[in-house]
Amino acid sequence: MKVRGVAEATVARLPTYVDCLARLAEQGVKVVSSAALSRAAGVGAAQLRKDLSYLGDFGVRGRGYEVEELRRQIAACLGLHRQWAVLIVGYGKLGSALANYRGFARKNFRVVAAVDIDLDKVGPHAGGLQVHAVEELGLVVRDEGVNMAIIATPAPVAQWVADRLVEAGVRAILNFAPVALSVPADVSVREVDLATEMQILSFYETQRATSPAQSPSATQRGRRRHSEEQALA
Amino acid sequence: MKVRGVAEATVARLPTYVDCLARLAEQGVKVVSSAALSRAAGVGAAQLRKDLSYLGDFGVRGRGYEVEELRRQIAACLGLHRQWAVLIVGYGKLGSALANYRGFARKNFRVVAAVDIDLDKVGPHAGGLQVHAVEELGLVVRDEGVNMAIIATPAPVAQWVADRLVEAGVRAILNFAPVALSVPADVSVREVDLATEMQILSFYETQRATSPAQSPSATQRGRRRHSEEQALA
DNA sequence: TTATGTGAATCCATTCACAGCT
DNA sequence: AGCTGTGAATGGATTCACATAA
Repeated sequence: MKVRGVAEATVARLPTYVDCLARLAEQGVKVVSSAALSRAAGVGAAQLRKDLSYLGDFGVRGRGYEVEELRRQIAACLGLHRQWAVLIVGYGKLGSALANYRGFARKNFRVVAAVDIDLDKVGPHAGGLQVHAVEELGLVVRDEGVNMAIIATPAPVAQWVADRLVEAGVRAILNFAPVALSVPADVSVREVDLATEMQILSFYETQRATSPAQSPSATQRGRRRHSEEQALA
Repeated sequence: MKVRGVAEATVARLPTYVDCLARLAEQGVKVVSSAALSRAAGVGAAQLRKDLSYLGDFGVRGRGYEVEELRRQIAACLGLHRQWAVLIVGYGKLGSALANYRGFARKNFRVVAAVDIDLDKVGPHAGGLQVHAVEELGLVVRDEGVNMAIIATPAPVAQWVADRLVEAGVRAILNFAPVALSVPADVSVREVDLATEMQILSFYETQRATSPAQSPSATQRGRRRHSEEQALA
């Protein structure tokens, strides 16, 4: 499934659609309208239709979308058909928690190894995960066919780690260290900064306290909340 | 620091500015221009100036911004002067990792307690953190003065937890469970969905593989990457 | 001269509203 | 009759470019 010019905001919603469709399929629903699906996903119906229109013409007018078919199509766009081999860099509190996170496995993301600078952590760990010395990063990437990495190191070494990953050929990085990584244009990075999220919450809560007017309040990672969203299977 | 009509996208950048300013202050820099600061923060100079203009007039024309003064001002807007008492709901792998995350403490976010449904986990834990039974959620919120919560439970119970938190008076929630929570309009929620982030990466990597054209690629939580961003202290 | 603050222009995203297909 | 797919309209956010102030 190759597509062109899909809006960034659209891409960010596709995983939600896949989830909703999977849930519907489990419930035995065969066909769904944009109205119903959009309600489950918490977006507007027009938005859903426009999002899907970027990927192709999947619906049948007057009827709706084939649930299982649509799910497969979007999943294919997202590359969920293939297996992803994930390397965790930094096996501290956060790194080890992520290594064992059930949510990944359910989605064809397999954590195949971890690396850490601390030699005490090197060796086999609970869940059968092998932790390697950071020097072996390149080897591990090659041997395990790693094509995605999670950086869970302290901030000061994150850029160095990113450079090693890029050298080793990894082109998709999820970064938990609180620094903006700089990487070549053909590498994708997503930053997840927990302290930043807290500060955003703190901002709105502070503003609310100061001026009791109705603030934007519904702060859903940038998109505003819809009233229809109340309904959810 | 009360302000009106600050764009959501602007708010999301303020924490980065504070960080950069703190780093500059440590290096003994007294005054900084929008050009230099924006480079460190990885945004355009005009964007930085416009962002700051929503909060007030902090700069001096022909000169720049007073580093420490500006940091204090933005921090005040974000509500970082006061202490935040954070409750962690769900003391599993992720919850316990977050409880001990150093990045929070550095920013006036203090994890004061956790709750879990599993009675085996109830009691004092490493780092002096008390884990309570989930039934005591309301009491803990009151006794500890909790004003922010992190949901790190499985998806099916997240909405139930959110309802309890709202009942108890918590109006700022960071949600790691992969479901869109629905809450009253005066409560702020930020969703952090790890599997979604991975799927977004997977999308761009898949598209790149399929069509070797130059894709959007630089996928920094929605904002596109700037070439000037290469520089970073 | 230097660098801010900001209207105007541009770009991206969402919503509306309806033509077109089943 | 019903619901998709999509141009057109609206709304937000970013970038430009310059008047303004030190």
